[in-house]
Amino acid sequence: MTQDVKEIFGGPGGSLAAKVRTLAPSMTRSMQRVAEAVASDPAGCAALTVTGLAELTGTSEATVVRTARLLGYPGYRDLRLALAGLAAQQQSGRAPAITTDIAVDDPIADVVTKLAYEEQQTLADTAAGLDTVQLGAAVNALAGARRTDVYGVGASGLVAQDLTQKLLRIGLIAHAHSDPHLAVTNAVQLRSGDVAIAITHSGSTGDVIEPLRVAFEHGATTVAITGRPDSPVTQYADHVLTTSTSRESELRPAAMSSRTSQLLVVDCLFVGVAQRTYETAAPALAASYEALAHRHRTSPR
Amino acid sequence: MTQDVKEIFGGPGGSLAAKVRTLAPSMTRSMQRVAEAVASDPAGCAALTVTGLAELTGTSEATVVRTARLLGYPGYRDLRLALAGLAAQQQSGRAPAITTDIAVDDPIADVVTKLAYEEQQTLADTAAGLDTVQLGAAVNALAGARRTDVYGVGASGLVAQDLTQKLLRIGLIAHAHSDPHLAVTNAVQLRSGDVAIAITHSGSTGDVIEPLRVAFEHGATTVAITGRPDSPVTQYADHVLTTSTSRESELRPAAMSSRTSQLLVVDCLFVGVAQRTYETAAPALAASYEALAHRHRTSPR
DNA sequence: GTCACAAGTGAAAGATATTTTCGGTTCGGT
DNA sequence: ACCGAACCGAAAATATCTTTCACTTGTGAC
Repeated sequence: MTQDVKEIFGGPGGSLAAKVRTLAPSMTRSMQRVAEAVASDPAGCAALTVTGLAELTGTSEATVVRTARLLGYPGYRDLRLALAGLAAQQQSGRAPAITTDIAVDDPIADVVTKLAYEEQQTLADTAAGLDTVQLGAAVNALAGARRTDVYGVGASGLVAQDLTQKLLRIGLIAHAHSDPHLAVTNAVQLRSGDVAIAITHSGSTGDVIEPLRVAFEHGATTVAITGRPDSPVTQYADHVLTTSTSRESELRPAAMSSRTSQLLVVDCLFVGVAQRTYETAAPALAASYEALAHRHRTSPR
Repeated sequence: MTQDVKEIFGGPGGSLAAKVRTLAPSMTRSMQRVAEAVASDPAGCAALTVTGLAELTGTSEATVVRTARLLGYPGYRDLRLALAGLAAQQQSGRAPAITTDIAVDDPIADVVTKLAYEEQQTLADTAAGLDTVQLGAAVNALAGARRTDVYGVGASGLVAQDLTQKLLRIGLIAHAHSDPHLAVTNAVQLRSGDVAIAITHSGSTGDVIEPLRVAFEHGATTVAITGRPDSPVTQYADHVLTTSTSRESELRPAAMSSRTSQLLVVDCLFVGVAQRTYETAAPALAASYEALAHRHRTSPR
């Protein structure tokens, strides 16, 4: 049957070319041709059947099989498998090393790779820089809040809405405000035991700072999610959650990475709160899922 | 005959596990068993024949072949070769994966780590599974569109808004609709040269499918961003962009990773369009940045 | 509930690929 | 030139993969 996998991949002599050179002298002419084809283009040969390789090298199937045997495999099938592995290794050997910014003339495939890479980087940075003590405090405040107001405008406004949607799903009372006037109007209603959260990358967006200040002065617990821990918004924040500020390029505005970062923080808040209020959160989540089921057409499978 | 090697190794879809996760929902039970065996132990499966794998998974040869086809290979033989390659790659460099789900009693620091890791995973999967041809086509349509409508409800609605905001920033005309009635009303206005984009993870959200259908029938170029490439929404989509479907746990609803995935796709669309319309996009971006400057308070002291 | 129909599944037939067999060919030595 | 042994490839034999088809299971309609 088939040789043990360990033998094929783990073996000591990773280099097939070396084996070919060692054994070449003891090979017949036809076999050498096959061996050389295999050594010079593993990937290409891996795509061929015995017959194909035999034709390519101008030999016969039998010779191909004999060569495979000589190289230490039970048959051509296994040699082919090993070849596929070798080809893959060679492929992956070329380190990706994505350093360059996205350029105007980058092909679309590169854009995808680079964007994904940069967002991954942003996530790692954010996770590394997040103060878990502050996060824990914010979670506690949220879990016990009578109501929660979230402020954010522009791109941060969407993050505010995302947080709100999530909190609503686990049975908490939350509102997102992107209208600064309404936000202030509502902030006046807040008092001790309530929570206000401001989301702003720059930390100096007046429209968001103002309602947070009002909430702060009315005794609410205030949280700031910002990329600038030294910015004005932190003056009125009991807890500051720092998002990462990654370099931006012309084609990749800061808003993109700040959003990724903010969303991770928001997700952490959500999961933290869900943990603390598990008794009510779990059934609430299940219920909201159920409620949405009938909005979906039945799918083909 | 045998699939081109380039396809197997070099192709865009590097990660098999990602493909399995993306396609798992559209698989039948038996096929899922096969897919999982393959994803969890590529090396082991590479050593098995169709019959062997069928026995291992308690299914039949036919099912194994069907699964291989679904994963994008012409047959089992080619899947097996790819598997061998994958196994070899794993042999060489392996990163320690964080496997456990988030538990109710996880400390907050673990939550941060795990969430960041899972979102990174989601990004990698999405990038690996994105069809750059479809993406390029969608970008071209957007870049030349008279106007663009984007449909999304719930969590996807926020993504729709995000895309809209971005497109507006580079001078395109775009609208996001979360109200299904208004969406349909507006879709009627679309015609050839316009673009309609539907964002839905399940691909079966009627409120989003309906406006896309109308847009489609009125001759607009339609794009679907969905996690289910076989879902109803794709019927009316000229271009389908697939987001990744990662496993979800009780504390981490699917909405979380689908949002991450959708946002990456949206970012790719945006950057792609910005590239194509660079002449107008660059100054527009700069202008919108300028316009916002005065909304920011000067930093303290 | 139960009926009809579609989707899913595996046993087995059919098609391909691999391995083995075996007879012809080449080549060095005499 | 002749002999023998190693070499080689065509074709048979076997193993593996793919397709077909009938049976089962699940699902929606009535």
